[in-house]
Amino acid sequence: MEDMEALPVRFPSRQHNHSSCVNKLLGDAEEECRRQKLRFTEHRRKVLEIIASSHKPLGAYDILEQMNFSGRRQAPVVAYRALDFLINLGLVHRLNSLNAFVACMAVGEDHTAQFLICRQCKNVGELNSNRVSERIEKDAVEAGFQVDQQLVEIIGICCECAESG
Amino acid sequence: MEDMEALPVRFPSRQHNHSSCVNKLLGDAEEECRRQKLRFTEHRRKVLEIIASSHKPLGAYDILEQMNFSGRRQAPVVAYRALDFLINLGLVHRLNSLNAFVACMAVGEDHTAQFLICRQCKNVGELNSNRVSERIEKDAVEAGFQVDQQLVEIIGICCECAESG
DNA sequence: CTTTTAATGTAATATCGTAACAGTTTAACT
DNA sequence: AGTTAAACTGTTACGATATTACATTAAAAG
Repeated sequence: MEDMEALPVRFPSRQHNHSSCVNKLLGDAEEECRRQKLRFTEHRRKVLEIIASSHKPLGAYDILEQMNFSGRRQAPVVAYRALDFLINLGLVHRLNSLNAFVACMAVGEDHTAQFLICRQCKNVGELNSNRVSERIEKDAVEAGFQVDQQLVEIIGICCECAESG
Repeated sequence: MEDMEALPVRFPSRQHNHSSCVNKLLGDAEEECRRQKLRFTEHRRKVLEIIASSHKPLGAYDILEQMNFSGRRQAPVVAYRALDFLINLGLVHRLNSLNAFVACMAVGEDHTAQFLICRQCKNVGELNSNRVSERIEKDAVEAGFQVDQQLVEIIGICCECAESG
């Protein structure tokens, strides 16, 4: 018998309101840092804000370009350090097939995400299918492998692009 | 009801014979090129041989280093061109999380592979689970996404490493 | 208020990958 | 065979991505 519960999928719709989700994410980040007694510094806040403001994946150097507060160009390592921090906190995901980064769309939900990468509009959705992650876990274990981390990136065409020809 | 057929998994065992699988792969490559009327040139043969001789993933520049037949150092593009060719033919896979390349262990079997990457011994196995790929396909479609390509990389500990502590 | 831990600034460099274009080889077709 | 078109190679240069190392400063813990 098939599991029929709705699949949690987050794909940014065209008319969706960025600023509210940016604020939500910044709030979540602050709260999470307070809880874990971690420091949510200016760099970290800024990087998260930049990433969250784009639903398209951003490269580290794209992010860097947007970090010129004081007109000063930051060194790459500044972006990478903030990214590492945010990734460890689960606020940002890295897309290995693109060498790029996206904000998490399901903060605090304890998920193993699968990413839906539209090769036309370049938007990235987050599929949060426990059926997929459990299937992978089971089959890997059956093959004698102990799983620490799953990277699943699905490349194709999102439904909005499919509709608009 | 669960599908109970054996999972096709290929993980290089410690006492396994490299040279035979290298030869097998080179033979498969030749045959496939003949069939598709493609040219199996020296570079391509050499790159495939280098990759197949290692069950650990190799970076493009590692491969390049081993291509100094004539003492001459080749330009990076030489390796990348051969790699592109071999990947398109399905003889080599790219591991996005490592920026590295491995030989395919299931040539001609028309598979969507999932990779099992041992973070201790660095060996890479190829899990060929249709259950996984079908689960991904179904859930993506259910989420309104049309799948072209799946990238699944599973990071953890292989059974030989788990046994030896 | 001092110790020690975490974060930053800065420079340099490592690693990975591609563009562009001229020259050569191979295959295909008279 | 000779001609043409397509594929492959050689070479240079460069672009893109990511890390190391180390001195300095700021924050938290005692």
